[in-house]
Amino acid sequence: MAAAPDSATADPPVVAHEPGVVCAIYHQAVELIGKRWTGAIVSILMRGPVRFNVLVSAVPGMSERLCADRLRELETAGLVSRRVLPGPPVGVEYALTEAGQDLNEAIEALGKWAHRWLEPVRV
Amino acid sequence: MAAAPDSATADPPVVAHEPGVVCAIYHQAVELIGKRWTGAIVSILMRGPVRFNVLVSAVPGMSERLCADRLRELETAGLVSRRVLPGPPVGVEYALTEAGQDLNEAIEALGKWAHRWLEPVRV
DNA sequence: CATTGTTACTTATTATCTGTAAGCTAAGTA
DNA sequence: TACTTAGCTTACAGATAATAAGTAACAATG
Repeated sequence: MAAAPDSATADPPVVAHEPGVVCAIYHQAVELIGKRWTGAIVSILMRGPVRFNVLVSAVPGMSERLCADRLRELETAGLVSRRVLPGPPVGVEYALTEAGQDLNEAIEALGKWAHRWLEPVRV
Repeated sequence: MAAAPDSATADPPVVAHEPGVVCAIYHQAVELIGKRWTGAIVSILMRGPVRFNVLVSAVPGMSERLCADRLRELETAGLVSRRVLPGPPVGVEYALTEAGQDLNEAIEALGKWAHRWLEPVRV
């Protein structure tokens, strides 16, 4: 009674390939998306392109510096694209690439889990 | 054209409740699971209960100290249970609670994403 | 022309967290 | 008593994050 969880889906598990160690590719993903603030940034961008300051104020505790750092990391990883806006007060708009948008399923799954188990939020 | 992604699933998005800020409960979850090593630990426990040292060696870069720290955090959060084994060389076995096992869907979704987009792993 | 305001960052400093290695405890064995 | 195994715990250097201030480009204001 150790191995297979009785999920109704027919898909085989993808994070349990190697016997004794954590799946390397999954681990890579969790270290990228799981890095502080990154999950929040991606979930905000999932609604559509936004500008830097909007992003900063959308994630309460996050500083401008860390937001800039994480956006650059996400850009390097190919999840986020950056576009300079021509308007008078200049501006930079960030958006998810195809790879970034494809994270939606994972984010929604985590969101649903959170609503199931973390509802009594105490902060 | 900013709001709704054209997903075929009938479920409404759960991480886009409030208009200008990140969903608080989702954020709580991503800060918990996303904390360094936590995602890896949970994915290993998803296969079944394991003992401390097995867990440590299943996640290559993780030290005993951080493993103990994360396990205690996960226990406090109600995702992991701890059981002392009676055997001759003593031992402690960690297992996922119901809440922890329910993370399977989210972990699998992230794993699938990783396999789609991160395949050319270079570390 | 100088002042102020906006947007998007940088830089500097301080606090917190992580990595590495060693030590400690408890149970069992010789 | 000494030694072994398993599971932590402590100590300290180095990496990462938090906080606050500063910079550059432009516009509108006085």
